Amino acid sequence: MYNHKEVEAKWRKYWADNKQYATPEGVTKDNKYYILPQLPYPSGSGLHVGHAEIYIACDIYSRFQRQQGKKVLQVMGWDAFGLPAENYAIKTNIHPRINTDTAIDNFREQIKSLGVSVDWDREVGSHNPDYYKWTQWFFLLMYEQGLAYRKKQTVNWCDSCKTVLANEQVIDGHCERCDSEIELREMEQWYLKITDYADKLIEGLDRVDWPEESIKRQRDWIGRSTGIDIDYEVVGKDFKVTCFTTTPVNFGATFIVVAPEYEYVDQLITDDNREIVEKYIEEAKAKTDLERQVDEKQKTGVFTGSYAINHLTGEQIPIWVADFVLASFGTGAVQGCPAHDERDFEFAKKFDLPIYRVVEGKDGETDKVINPDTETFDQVKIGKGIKRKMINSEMFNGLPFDEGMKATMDYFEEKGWGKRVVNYKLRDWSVSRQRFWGAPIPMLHKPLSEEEKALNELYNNNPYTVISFHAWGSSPTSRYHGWLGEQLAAEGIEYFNPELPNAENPLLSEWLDTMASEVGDKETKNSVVIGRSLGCWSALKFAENHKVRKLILAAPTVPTPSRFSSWQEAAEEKTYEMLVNFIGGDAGNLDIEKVKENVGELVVFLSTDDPYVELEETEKWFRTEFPYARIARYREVGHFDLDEFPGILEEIKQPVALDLKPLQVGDLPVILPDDVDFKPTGQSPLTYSDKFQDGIEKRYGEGWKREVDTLDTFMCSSWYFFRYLDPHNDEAFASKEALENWMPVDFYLGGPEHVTGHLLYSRFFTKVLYDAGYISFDEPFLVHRHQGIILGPDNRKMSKRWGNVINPTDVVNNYGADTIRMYEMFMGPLEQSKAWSEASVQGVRRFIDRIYKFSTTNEFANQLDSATEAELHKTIKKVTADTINLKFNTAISEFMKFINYAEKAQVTKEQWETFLVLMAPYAPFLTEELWQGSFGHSDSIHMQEWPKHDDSLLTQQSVTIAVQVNGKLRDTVEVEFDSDQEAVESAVKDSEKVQKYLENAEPKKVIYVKNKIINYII
RNA sequence: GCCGGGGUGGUGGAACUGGUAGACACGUUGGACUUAAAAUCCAAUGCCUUUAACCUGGCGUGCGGGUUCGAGUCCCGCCCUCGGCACCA
Repeated sequence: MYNHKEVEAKWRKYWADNKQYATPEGVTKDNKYYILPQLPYPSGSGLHVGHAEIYIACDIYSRFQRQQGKKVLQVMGWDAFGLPAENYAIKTNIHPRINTDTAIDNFREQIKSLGVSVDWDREVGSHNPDYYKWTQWFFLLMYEQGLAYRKKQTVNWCDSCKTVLANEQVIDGHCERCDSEIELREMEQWYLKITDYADKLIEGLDRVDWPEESIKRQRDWIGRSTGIDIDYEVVGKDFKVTCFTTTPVNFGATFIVVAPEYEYVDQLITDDNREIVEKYIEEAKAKTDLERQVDEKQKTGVFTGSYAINHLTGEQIPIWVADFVLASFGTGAVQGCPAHDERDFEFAKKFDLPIYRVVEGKDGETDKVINPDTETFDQVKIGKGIKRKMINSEMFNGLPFDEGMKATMDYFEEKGWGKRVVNYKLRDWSVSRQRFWGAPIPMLHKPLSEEEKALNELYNNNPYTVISFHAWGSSPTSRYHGWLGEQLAAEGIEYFNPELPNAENPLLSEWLDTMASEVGDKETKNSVVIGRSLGCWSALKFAENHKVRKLILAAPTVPTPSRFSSWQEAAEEKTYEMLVNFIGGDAGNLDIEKVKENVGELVVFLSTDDPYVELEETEKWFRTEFPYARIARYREVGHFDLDEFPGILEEIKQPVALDLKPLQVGDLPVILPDDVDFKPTGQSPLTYSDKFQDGIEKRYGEGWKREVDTLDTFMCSSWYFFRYLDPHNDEAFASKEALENWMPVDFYLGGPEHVTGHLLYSRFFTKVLYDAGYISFDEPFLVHRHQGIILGPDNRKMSKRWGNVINPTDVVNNYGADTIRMYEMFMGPLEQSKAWSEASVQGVRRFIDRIYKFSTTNEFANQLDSATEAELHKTIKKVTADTINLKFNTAISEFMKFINYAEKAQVTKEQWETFLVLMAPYAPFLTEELWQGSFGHSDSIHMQEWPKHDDSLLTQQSVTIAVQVNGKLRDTVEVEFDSDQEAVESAVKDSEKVQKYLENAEPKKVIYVKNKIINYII
């Protein structure tokens, strides 16, 4: 009898003592294989059979790849921050670290009992300071790249969890964790600009091997739509209402609707309507998202009293407010084209607004005015693929709908009434949480002094100017300067971009004189000063003597030691001379303290492949000299010789935040304090810690305090797969070498519920790292698959409520780890959901016992039996193919077929051992016990090379042919392999069953498929 | 409502590019072993029909149609189910 408990304990110890699954050295791009099981949340209720399924599948694959000669990385870690632990802590008044660590210890033991070949020396936990130090570093990276910002806006608030949630964490208007209904609140929060990456996130999906539906879901979630923003004049007002539309059927635009939160809504309301409109807006804002959707077809809305002018018809069309318009999508205002948009149709019907047909009806209707009581929307709607023609649209008449839309957009752009734009459903990712058990946000705040308040007012509510220093050998029109001038002019921003003298052999003093005379005695306090290349030095010198709002340095040629020496040594001796000449004398001495004092914010742009500015050294110089400089890295833009540079335009427009300061990397981690009352109040618990703010003012200046919100735990899990590569690194989140060798992940297994959350975020993080030049790939997970849900024996989702929860550790104890491994894989395809069956578990255990019994009691043959050899090779071929394709269920059925065969056949010991090697990834304990124990090998079966099949052994001697008459199976005949038609037909002559049907007629036609079927047509 | 996956025996599920549907397992039934039970081993097992029996014939992959010598697999139209999104202009 096979004693699984004894055997498993023995080999677990042996593998651990021998460090058998330590990550191998000597990894290259070609021999590495990175297998990633999704990071678990270590919940207090222990491991679930669904978790087990992931780890088992990944482990089988890992062991298989190892035996195929790959160097495998398989690691485990914990997504350890989060609400359940905190809620439990609140209930028990025990610190969440304690219950989290207990849960982790429990999880670890449970996972180890499954026999997974994980390198436990690389285990990570997101709640450990040496991990969350780098989560915080990622936040700072986002901040420096201009991708983290604070904004006050409507957020999803879960009142039960007392925290804000990201859109991705709201399911059907309910909290994904506790299921309570989500409220909308106005709050100031930290956001990550994932929307900047919308296009890159869509584009990358073409390059990954993921389940088709997951790719589609991500694409839909990002929700790219192309259309046009149309500016409408408002009668009697001096501002315009801009509507976003994808289908500008504008001859049919008969009204405009804006969201209750629309920014100019107040100015649209006329006195007569004020009371009623304001009441409506107030009520709408009080509603939850869910409440707004309750009566989908029951449109509500009120007329503001204002009118806009339809460009094409010249008609005045009323502007309404209605809550079906979303403030967060497009411009928050839409044009009502009721004939061809269902919502607009409902709205127009309810409020008796005109409906004009501008596309031919379903049955060829052409009359312009539609009566919604007699004609349904179905008659007029323009569905996908419907190619009806435009009518009642003057110059667009007769065009097919698609072309009509294009023509209209062209026309509007030509007339300057609109501009083509792209909109996304994707929203920026809100990452602040008002909870305790998370990574503190590494930022500082302070209340503004009176003086600063005035400055802030100046920065934010007054026109500002832009001053630009071009580079050596440049001109005001070269590089991006000319483009920038146009862009700024279009926005009405004043731009000083003079020609600096002697561009080929410049002198700093001359450049500064020119700039001084250009600027004259204008106040520069609210100016953005830009330098590029050598112009940066001038810009810095300028800032020595002028107060400026912001200093932007692109490709700064600052005098780092190697900079000068390399120029000195380089062939370009003239360059060195010129530089010395330029900076020469006192002019070259920069008073850094003065610059710091004068500059509101210093922003540095570096390129990862700048031939003149060494990236890391320059970065270090700025971090030393200007600790609070924000350094953004751009991927491969050379010396910023760009014709267009949208990044700089965005940066110019970004206001300076005087009340914020990022921590420096050297000050990380911001440790989560222990002296905290974590009862939720809606205020972050860190607010109440005394220790947390200790020494901050002393170190950073009066008034400064740490940010008390913590980071969304999804930030922790957005980069964990990098940490596994180099988990003990103090200098970086992972070394360059480790990143280059191991990434990207070759195989990632996880649940489909993370498609629009974790997987999107992880891709975003990776792309940001790529753009900042830290890595050379921009998709983290090449191959991704989902495991299906394992249901309870009653076919319901496992839950305490139904009492149908299976604890994997019980199964391990009762039947053994190999049994649960093989059972969970044998249940069905990995990606499919399937119900637990105790009887089937026993069936698998029976199979294990049969293998054990056969191995230990069978009398092995001395002579090789060729039929057995053929069977073995057939098994090798099928198991290999199935394992590669993750069809573990059919691989296991192949094992069963082979034991069924072997029990009745002559099998040599070597043949049987080969079979055991095939089974090793699936049943690691049993096979190891037999290999080393019963068969006396002195090394591990898991280090054995994967067997290869020999195709020549697979050719069968004879083959069974199906004989059909008129497509119906009547008999089968045995013939020699590869027989021709004649031989088969003669064999068929001996079949009475078939002859019975062929007796009376000569077949009209005979179809023969070699080695498969023969079909007589009579 | 829109988008996507899936409907195969009593059950979980097999079936390569169209070529013997139901591999493998569970369950069930019968038998062997046993005083007995469990365990184990052997045999049968899609449904219907027919036969005392070997057998005969038919029907079968959600439903209806089509293409084909031949369809679980391809095409058209439905039904059911699971999952996602949900006023995204």
